[in-house]
Amino acid sequence: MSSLHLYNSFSRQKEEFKPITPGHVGLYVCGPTVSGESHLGHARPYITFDIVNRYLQHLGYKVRYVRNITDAGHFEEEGREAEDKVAKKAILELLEPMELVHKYTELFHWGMRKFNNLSPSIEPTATGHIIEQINMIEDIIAKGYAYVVDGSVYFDVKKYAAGYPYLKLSGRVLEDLLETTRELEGQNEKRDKADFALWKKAPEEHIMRWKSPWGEGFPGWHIECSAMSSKYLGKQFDIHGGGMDLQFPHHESEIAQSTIAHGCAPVNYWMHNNMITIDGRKMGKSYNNVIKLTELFSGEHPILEQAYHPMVIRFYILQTHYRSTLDFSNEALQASEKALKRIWEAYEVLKKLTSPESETATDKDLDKKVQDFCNACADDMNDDFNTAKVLANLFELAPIINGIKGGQIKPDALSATTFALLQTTFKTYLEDILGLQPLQQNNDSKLDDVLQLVIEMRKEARLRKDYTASDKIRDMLAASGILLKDEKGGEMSYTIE
RNA sequence: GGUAUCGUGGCCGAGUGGUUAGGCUCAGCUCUGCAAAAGCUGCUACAGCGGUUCGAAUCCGCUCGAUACCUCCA
Repeated sequence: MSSLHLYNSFSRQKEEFKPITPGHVGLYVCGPTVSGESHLGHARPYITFDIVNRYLQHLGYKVRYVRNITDAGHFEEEGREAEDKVAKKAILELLEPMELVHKYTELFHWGMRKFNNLSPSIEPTATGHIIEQINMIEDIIAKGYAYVVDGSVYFDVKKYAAGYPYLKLSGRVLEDLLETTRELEGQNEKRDKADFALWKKAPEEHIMRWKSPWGEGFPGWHIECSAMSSKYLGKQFDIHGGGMDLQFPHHESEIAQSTIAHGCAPVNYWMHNNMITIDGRKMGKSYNNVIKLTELFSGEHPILEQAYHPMVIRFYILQTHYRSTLDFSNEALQASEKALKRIWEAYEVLKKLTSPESETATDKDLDKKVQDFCNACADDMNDDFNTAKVLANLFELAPIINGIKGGQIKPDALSATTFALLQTTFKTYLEDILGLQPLQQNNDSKLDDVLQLVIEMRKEARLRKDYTASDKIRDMLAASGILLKDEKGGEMSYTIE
C-alpha cells in the first residue's frame, strides 16, 4: 500500500507527507472574507480542504483544522481612499459592521453545511485576534524587519529578501515587482514599493479601528493568518491551504512575517487549489461573473438553466483534480447530476444485496477486478488526493453491482470477502471521504407508508393486467415528482425528485 | 511587459514513456405489458512542428493559442 503524497506548491513537486508530530496534523486554510455572500468560486477551496481534512482523519491522524473568518476591514491595504469594505458597505446598508459580518458568516456556514463540509476544529476571527497581531508586529519591528511611518507599519521586503528565499513560493522575481509602474497612495511613505503593510493608520472615516502602539488603525492584510495559525498550530505546522490566487502576495507575505517573528519557515506543505472559471474566465468579483451559492441552489440567475443541488456541485468539483481549473457550464453540472444519481443508486443497491456465502469466487477474473478497483482508491487518494480517479473506480464497480442485482452476474461470482470489501469501499470513499450524500433523503416514514400502499394497489392492478390503472398511478405520481420503477419479479421501488 | 500554468475524442474531464480512464451525450441490442432504470455493444482523442527513444498524448525545444498572478479576489 502506498503512503500519502501531496503536491507542495513551495517545492513544486509531490512529496511524501510526514507530520511534524506523529499522529497529528496541523491544517490551516484561508477562510472567507465575510463582507459579502459566498459564491461558487468559494466552494472549491472549502470542499477541497474538507476532503484533505476527511482523508487525513481516515488515515488515523488527529487533525486540528483551523480556518479563519476575515471580518476585519483591512482589505484595501493600499486602497485609494483607504476605505474599509465592511465599513463602506455598512453605511450603504445602514448596518453595524459586526451585524453585516455576522449575517455573512451565518450565510457562509449555511453554505458549508449544505455542502456537507465538516466544521473546522477552530474558526478564529481576525477581530478577535487584534492583540496577537499587534504583538507579532512589535516583534517584527524589534527584530529590525519593519518600520513605522506616520502611524503605519511596513515590512522591509528588501532586507528580508537579502537573507531569506522571498518569492520562492510564487516564483516571482523581486526586481520585476519593483518595476511596477502603478502609482498608489501611501506608496511614497514606504521605503520600497515591494514592502507591504503590517498595520495601517485608520483615516477619519474608517469605522473599524483599534488602538495600537502606533496610533489608531487596523491590521494589514496578511498578518491575521500568521498570528492565528501560529497561535493555534504553533510556529511550524504541517499544511497550509488556500486558493492559487492567494499565493502572491498573501502567502508569500505570511512566510516572510512568520519567518522573522518565529525564526523559522511556518509551513511544511503549501497546497493551492485552482480556480473555477466561467466561459474560460476566472469567476471573481473583479470580472463581475460570480454566481452566488444562494443563486446556485435556487436556480435564480440568468445563466442558470436550473437549480443545482449542493451535492451536485460537490460531485462536480470532486470530478476534477483540485489543481486543475474547472470550467462552469450548465451542461457539465447536469452531467454531474445524472452521474451522482447513478452512482448513488448503485450504492443503495449494494447496501441491499445479500452477501455471497462462499469464500470461493466462481468468477476469479471479476473477483480480482473488483479487488483491484477497491484497492486502487487508497492509492489514488494517496496520490495528491485524486478524487476524480476514485470516482472513476467507483463507476467501474457500478455495473458489477447492478449486474448482480439484475441477474447478469451470478450472486456467487464474488467471494464473501471481496463482496464485503466492495461494500466497505463504497461506504468509506463515497460517504466518509468524499462526503457525498443522496440528492433526496426521505425521512418521512408516513409518506413511505402511503407510498407502500399505493405500490401495493399498483401491484394488484398489474396482476389483473389492468394496465390503464397501473399506468395512471405511475403517471400521476410522476407528475408529483415521485418516480416508480418496476423491478424484476414484480417488485417496485420509488425515488423522489 | 514580467512570472507561472495549461491546450485530451460531441461536451466535461483523469492519466502513466509501451496496456480500456471515467462521467454525460448519441446509436444499436437485451430485459420489460409499456415506460423508466439496469446490462451489453459501438463512437479511439491527446494544439502544430521538430527532437530524444525500439516506442511519446506522456521527456526536450520551438511556434500558436488560452488562462492566472503581478491590484481586493477562493
